[in-house]
Amino acid sequence: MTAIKESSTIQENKRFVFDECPIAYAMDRIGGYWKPIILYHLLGGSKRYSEIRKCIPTITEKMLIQHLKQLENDQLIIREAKPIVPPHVTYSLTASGKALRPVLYALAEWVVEDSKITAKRISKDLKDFPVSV
Amino acid sequence: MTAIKESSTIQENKRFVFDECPIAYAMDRIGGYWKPIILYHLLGGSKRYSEIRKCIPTITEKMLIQHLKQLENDQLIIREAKPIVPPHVTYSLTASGKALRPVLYALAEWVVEDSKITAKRISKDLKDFPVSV
DNA sequence: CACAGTACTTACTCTAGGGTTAGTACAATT
DNA sequence: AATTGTACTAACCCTAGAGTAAGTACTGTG
Repeated sequence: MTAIKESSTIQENKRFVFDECPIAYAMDRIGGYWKPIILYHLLGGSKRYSEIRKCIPTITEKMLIQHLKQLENDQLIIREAKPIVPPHVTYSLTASGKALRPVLYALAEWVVEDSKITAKRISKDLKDFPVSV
Repeated sequence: MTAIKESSTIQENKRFVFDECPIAYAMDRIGGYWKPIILYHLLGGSKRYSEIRKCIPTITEKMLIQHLKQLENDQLIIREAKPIVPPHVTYSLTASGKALRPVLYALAEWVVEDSKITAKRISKDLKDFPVSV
């Protein structure tokens, strides 16, 4: 944990923005690149640490554990460790975390729909300015 | 624009992850703190630069213009400038941008619902471990 | 006995995102 | 003649987030 700049506008944001713009509040809790990805993979049910890692092969262990800790602190996931060796740790969503399902599904659907729009735009562009092959 | 590290895992992500995890693709396009906030404020219709600034008082001009540029490049918003002085520039959503409405609304709703859950949890905690006032 | 597997931790570096301050062209208003 | 407003741009610096690499404790398996 590093010191946070007092004058940061993002910090100021947190104070007054809650009723002004709910999106800003959301960004404080689930913003960043990896958090929504991790949460998405936990929608299917609780997973072991190593399972999550396999689901997101490009994340480094440092990033994964860092964000799991932050999500736990933020009451979005629950960590359960069996006191055995080798360790057996599972992560699952809290009520807040589960409530994100419609958001993440809407986002996933947007990607599918949007890739169609993009494909259409590209083929239209090609039509307007044909390129020889 | 700065050079992008070739070995970056986020960069690698972009290549293979599209069909594996739609959320990762979404993060590439609308990830970051400010982008969803800007898009949210444009859902109500096109806005002038200065209007957006008033809607998000805590963003700096540099960040605002930077993200507007990126969103324009990413085909999420359209910039229209009238060739007059003083300048008159409006920003509006493209089809892709408009398609984000359900996502952003779901997110806003999550915030409202989640603040209820959080409030309930806090009052329960207070009940379980009463604090003298 | 060496090695794999579990779930991390530590120490280091680097860079992209963010913050601050100042400046631009031009017209209308005061 | 000075100020205001518009929509930016440019120059800096600083830091949180991301990447790399190595190490830990312990056990079960070959």
